Amino acid sequence: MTENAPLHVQLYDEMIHRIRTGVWQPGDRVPSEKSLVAEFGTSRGPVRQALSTLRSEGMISGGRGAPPRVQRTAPAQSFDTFMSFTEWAHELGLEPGQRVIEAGRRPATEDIARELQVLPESPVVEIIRVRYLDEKPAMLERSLFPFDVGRPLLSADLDGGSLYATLCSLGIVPVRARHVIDAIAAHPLEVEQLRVAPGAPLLRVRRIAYDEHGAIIETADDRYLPSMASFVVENSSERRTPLARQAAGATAELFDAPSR
Amino acid sequence: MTENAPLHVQLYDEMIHRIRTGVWQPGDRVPSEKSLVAEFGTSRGPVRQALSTLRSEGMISGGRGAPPRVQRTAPAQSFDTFMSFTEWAHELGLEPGQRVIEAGRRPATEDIARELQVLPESPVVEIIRVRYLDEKPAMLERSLFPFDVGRPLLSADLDGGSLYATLCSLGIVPVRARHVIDAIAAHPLEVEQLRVAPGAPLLRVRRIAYDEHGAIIETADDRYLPSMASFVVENSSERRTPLARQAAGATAELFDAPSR
DNA sequence: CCCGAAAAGTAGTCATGACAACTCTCCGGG
DNA sequence: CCCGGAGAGTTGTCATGACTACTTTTCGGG
Repeated sequence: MTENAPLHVQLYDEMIHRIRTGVWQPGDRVPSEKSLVAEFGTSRGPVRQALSTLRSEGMISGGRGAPPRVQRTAPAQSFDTFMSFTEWAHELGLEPGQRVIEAGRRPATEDIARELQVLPESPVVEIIRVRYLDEKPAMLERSLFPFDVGRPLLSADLDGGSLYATLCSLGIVPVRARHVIDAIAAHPLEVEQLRVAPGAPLLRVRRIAYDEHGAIIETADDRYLPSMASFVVENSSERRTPLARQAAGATAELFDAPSR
Repeated sequence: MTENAPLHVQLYDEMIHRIRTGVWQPGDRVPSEKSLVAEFGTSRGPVRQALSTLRSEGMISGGRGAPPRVQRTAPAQSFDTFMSFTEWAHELGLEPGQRVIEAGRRPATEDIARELQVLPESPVVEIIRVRYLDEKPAMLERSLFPFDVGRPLLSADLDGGSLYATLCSLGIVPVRARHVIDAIAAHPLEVEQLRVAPGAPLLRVRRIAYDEHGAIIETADDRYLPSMASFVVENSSERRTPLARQAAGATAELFDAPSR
């Protein structure tokens, strides 16, 4: 599997395997770098790099001279799992479902054009879906794609699988995303589709996804039933998580001029 | 300032300064490692370490052989800024305000005991405050501390400054925290204090803060007016952000047995 | 003029060696 | 029995050197 992967990745895999299987218990001290070096037969570099990766995920902690300890922490989800509702559901052992409310192309309004970084009036693809977990409605998703990106989606099997997977198989791969999280009252569409009372609180996640070149692939507005999903972030003074609390009004700014 | 800080930190500071002042423009290619090494007169190690830190914050991107580019990204907030409402407000240039609703000690219920990892019936300190930004209510904060941690807070100047700053000055320093974000309807207390309609959507952030030893310092339940604040997270496939979407019901699990 | 192959340049990876800063353990004095 | 200090152990930091994988540029042939 990781046969010809870089050494430090192999070491990382081995270490995280030991943590998950309990060979290294939470609270335990991790073996010293010296002993790890001896065990794996590498130099100190890759070992430190692997440990550094673990630390950046909050799996271990420790400082100068202090023996690092395994932390009990929420496992950081892979990018794929976080981006794809379908993959997330599968990881939970639940059956993802969906119903397409709307799927079509239309000219971009000024707001949409600014968000997607396209010219006003240029065509965009809009897809609105209700997402289910084991038959129960969980989220209302409204996605917007530039026309080039979204066109193949319209002819794809919308009811079948994951839009995310479809895009990836077409060579359109998101590698970066920004999520703005807040709360909002349920509007008529959500009332109907999510079966909640008018004005009920929903967890809103607005997302912008970029490809490897920094071009915008998608903007989305996901509205979750708080009874079905929530979000977890870990934070520490050692490592700076790309996480910020922002004042209202600053939101618009975030949708401005990203790179290239 | 950073006179005797480690080299790679000095380099990081210099680089981020160049990004902020626009010397390195978003979309620009960052100077090559070789030229940076030549300019700063160090070896490649510290330069790479500084670049690696920038990358982990999403400030730059790039791969093998590819020239790294500066990304337009939400600046990652420091741990302090994210944890302290007071500091956050100051950074925004707004005047933080507060009003204490309740402050006292009481015996831990079973739920609270489990969250704080203390024995049931053992005393805990509870502080409930309304927080203001420029006189406008922004958030209702309910904090729970183990008695040892919270006792000095009761005699401190509650109306004056930041609890967070007070704790730090006492040598009780949070270094790690976990935040669970969801939405909730406004209850009577929020209706009264935040001046919203009953049932209005609020953004709820439940937080557990740990000290350097992994002991729990605080659990908190913050309820923001979505019109006043939101949260931003960045995400990429290269670096794994400690971020996860979780199903309801899994929440309780997160408040379980952390390390030591 | 266009396209493809070679060359140059860049970042990723790894090894080795060394010193500094800090923590933990252990032991002896009070 | 408690406390403090010395020493051992561990991690953080930095330098140097080398090779690999990939991208960008250049240049020559068609």
